[in-house]
Amino acid sequence: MAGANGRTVRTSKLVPKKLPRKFYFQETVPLAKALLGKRLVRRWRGRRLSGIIVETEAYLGEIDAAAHTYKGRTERNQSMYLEGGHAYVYFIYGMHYCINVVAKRANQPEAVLIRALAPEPSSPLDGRTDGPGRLCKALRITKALDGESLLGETIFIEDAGSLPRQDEIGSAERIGVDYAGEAAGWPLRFYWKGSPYLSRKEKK
DNA sequence: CTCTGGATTAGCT
DNA sequence: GCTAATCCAGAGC
Repeated sequence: MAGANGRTVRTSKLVPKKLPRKFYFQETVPLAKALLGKRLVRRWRGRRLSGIIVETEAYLGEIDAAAHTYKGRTERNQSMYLEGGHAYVYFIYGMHYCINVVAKRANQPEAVLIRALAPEPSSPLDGRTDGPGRLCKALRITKALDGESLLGETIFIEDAGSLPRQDEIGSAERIGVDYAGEAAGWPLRFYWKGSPYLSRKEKK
C-alpha cells in the first residue's frame, strides 16, 4: 500500500492476515499446536466475535478410537472428509455444539477440536469461552456452520499479536475419551501454559 | 471442594 | 437400549 509520501506502508502488523489454505494442509498434531495463539473470528449479524485459541485437541481419524471418523463416514462426520481449512461442527449431549478445524487433504478425516479461547475485550461475546461447548455458544457457532470454509467471511482464523513459545505449550491426555482404549492416553491435548482460560485447571 | 442428575441427539449394539 | 470430543445447577461434605 502506498503512503502519502509514496513509500510503502507496512500493514502486516495493523491488518491481521487470514490463514491461507496451505496452513491447514499440515499434519494434524503440528496444526493443533500451530493454532494456539491464533484468532478465531466469527461474523454474526454484522458483529465480529473473536477470541484467541489457547487449547486444542488433535483427532487422528481412522487410527484413533477417540475420533468420530474411527469407524468411517457417517452423516454427522462428513465434513471431516473435506480438505483442510473447513469447519466440522457437531452437536453433542443433546445440548452443545463443538467446532473442529479440518486438517490435511480431502478424504484424510482428521481434525483439531477447539477447546478454549481467551476472549478479547472488544468482542461482544455471550458468555464464557473456556470449554468447547461454551465457546460455540459465545461465538454463535451452530450446526449451520458445519462444512463452512475457513477461507470465507463467515468464520475464519487469522494471525494475532503473539504466539506461545515452544516451552509454553503443554500437552496432556484428551478430555472425555475414556472409552477409547489405548488412544485415550495419547497426549493430544495442547494448551498455552498459564492461560486463565483453559477448560481445566493445570496440574502443578 | 466433589458428586450427581438432567438437558436430549447421533451413532452404535 | 446406552453412551457420548459437555455444561450447569444443586446437594452434600
